[in-house]
Amino acid sequence: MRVKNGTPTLHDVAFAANVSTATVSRCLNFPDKVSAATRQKVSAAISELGYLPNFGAKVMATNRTNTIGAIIPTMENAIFARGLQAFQEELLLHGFTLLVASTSYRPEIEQEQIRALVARGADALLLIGHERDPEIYRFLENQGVAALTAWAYNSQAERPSVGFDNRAAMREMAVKVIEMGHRKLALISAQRATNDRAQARHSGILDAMAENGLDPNDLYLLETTYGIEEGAQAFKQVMAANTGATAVFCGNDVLAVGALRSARELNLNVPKDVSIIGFDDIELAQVAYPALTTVHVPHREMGVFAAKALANLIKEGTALKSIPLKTKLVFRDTLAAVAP
Amino acid sequence: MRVKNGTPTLHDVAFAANVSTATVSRCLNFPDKVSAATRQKVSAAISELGYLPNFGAKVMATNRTNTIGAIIPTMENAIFARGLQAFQEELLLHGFTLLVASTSYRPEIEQEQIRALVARGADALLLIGHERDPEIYRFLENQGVAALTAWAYNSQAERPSVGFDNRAAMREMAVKVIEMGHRKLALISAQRATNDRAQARHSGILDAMAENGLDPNDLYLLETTYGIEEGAQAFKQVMAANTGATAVFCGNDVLAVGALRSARELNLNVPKDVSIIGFDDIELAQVAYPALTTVHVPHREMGVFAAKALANLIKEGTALKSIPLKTKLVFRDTLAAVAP
DNA sequence: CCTTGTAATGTAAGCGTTTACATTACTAAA
DNA sequence: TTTAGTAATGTAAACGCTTACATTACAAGG
Repeated sequence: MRVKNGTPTLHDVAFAANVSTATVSRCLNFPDKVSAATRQKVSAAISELGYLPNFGAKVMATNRTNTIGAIIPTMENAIFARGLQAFQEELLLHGFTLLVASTSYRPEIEQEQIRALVARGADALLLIGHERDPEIYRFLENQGVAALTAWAYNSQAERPSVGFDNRAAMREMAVKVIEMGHRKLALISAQRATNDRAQARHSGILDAMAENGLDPNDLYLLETTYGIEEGAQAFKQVMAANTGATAVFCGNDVLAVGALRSARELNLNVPKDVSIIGFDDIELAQVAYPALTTVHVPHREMGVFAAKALANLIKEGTALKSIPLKTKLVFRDTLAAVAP
Repeated sequence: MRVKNGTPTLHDVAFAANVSTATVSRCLNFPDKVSAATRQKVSAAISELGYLPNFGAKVMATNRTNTIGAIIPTMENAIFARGLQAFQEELLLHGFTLLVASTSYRPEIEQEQIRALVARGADALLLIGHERDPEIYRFLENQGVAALTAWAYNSQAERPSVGFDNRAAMREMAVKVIEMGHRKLALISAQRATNDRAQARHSGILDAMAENGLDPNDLYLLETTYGIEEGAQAFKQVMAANTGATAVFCGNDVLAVGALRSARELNLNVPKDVSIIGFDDIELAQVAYPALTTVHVPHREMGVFAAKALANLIKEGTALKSIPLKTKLVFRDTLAAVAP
């Protein structure tokens, strides 16, 4: 049996203020549609009773939760954490609350989470990367839930996104590296099959190599999962493979920091013996020793822009449009010209 | 005017399956209260129509959102990010979704956020640290929303918490440091006024000093806000103060890493010239150079235990109870005995 | 004084579930 | 065959808000 607890309702407030429920509702939602005198009475009644609007009823009546969902691979990766933090802060400014789910980089889980957040009444969704089952996009469309992609920007992509061009950024870095005389390269990459950012970064290196007449076979490629330890392992494998690589790219800073550790363990001098290059420019990068050369990506901007775009979409109906953001090469101490 | 969009409702499903709405509802919520045959029919109708239960209506009818709110200082601090990630994962296992808000370590904002999440229908709340305005606890009580405190455990505290004893942990570390011959100490602390963890860690050092007959004045105390840069600045001030401190405690690893950087800039050898001690044992600690001696705290456990406790409370009504977790000293390369 | 227009307020119909209670169908014991 | 008991299903009220539409109050123009 549903128990009638003492929580005051709109009715109670209306009764106490001696007005109708409609007036109380208007006081709350459109204060200037109500005379100052009644507004006064109603406010008094509200604080008197300690009234708080019932969430479910409001949602039911308006068909809005004022809640936006974000589905990211993991919060443990500083790059998402920071972006998410910015996203949440900006959302708050617009009166929205953030619903969070994570996928551990697993596409099946992402699907579930998308459905779960939609079922939880998310008004819109923030997703990472473009690549996913078209069926899920159809689902979102049917449910009338907008989705914005972040952490990736691709002029070809048909869906709106806020992010940067992973491919171009990595290409730019690779061009520099090749200019410094490196001819044999290696890449410790995240899983490309399920991660379009990893894919794009790989392509970027290939682009730079092609431009400079290098054989794609001169890039030794190794895939691994996310983690310092994983990066450390991978680096050892790269060295063991004896490909003569003088520069090791890493798909992200976390892997790079692991590589750095392995280099130390193998008594390799970075950057004299090998150069190591990261991607993301998270805090780790400047703290690592030697400080990591990497690609800076605008974590917070992405979050802020994404929040703004989604808030405007929901409140004003402004259509989402893609926003390309800039990356920047950050040269610190792990990249050097190859010895002549 | 409310527009009737084509979204199918329970009624539509009921009609299609030729049963009553009650039966459909039961199919969804108590499948074994329904015969296999009708369950079959109903499932067919559901997938046929692409029916998805309406969130608001469900909330209104059950007075449950299956949503739990977490209010943390920031997601940019790895220690919260990691714990939050674990919290979310565990919540998912119990069928709950995570609502996130952050406070930037500001108590006024925390109050707002607590109210906001309650207004958003959070079934329960996860909070960081014990210290807050009693009025807000009264508010939570009135609203019937349970709150669990994490990242702090205090046997004296009247409210349930999942965490560790900051004071005892820091005391244990300080005892070791003093045993190694350090007599003049310094502490770069977070703001104690608004942060009971910082307070406790400070007290822990004082405890150890008292036990060993040191004068509390031999601890040079400096407060600062969160950040690598802030830690770096603070360390310079500590050194400039010329107190003869041979060991510098830091309220957390992020500050410690900043201190480490400053030490390098000042051409001080760590740990020969000064020892530096962190707290938290986030990734940064092992990556820093020299690797940081610090106090390991069970980030993920806290998240998991907290989620379990809250889920059981909501689903079974199991009362919250405090769970003390263990910390561990991690000796790496930034602490050494004082030169004789 | 009547008309018309506008601002403020009120009335009541939804919104789509869940669930207490009523009803029906069926089984097994008498 | 009747009856009692149980399992399956149906009926309809309730949840607490928003909002279209109706009504009232009042001011200004004719």
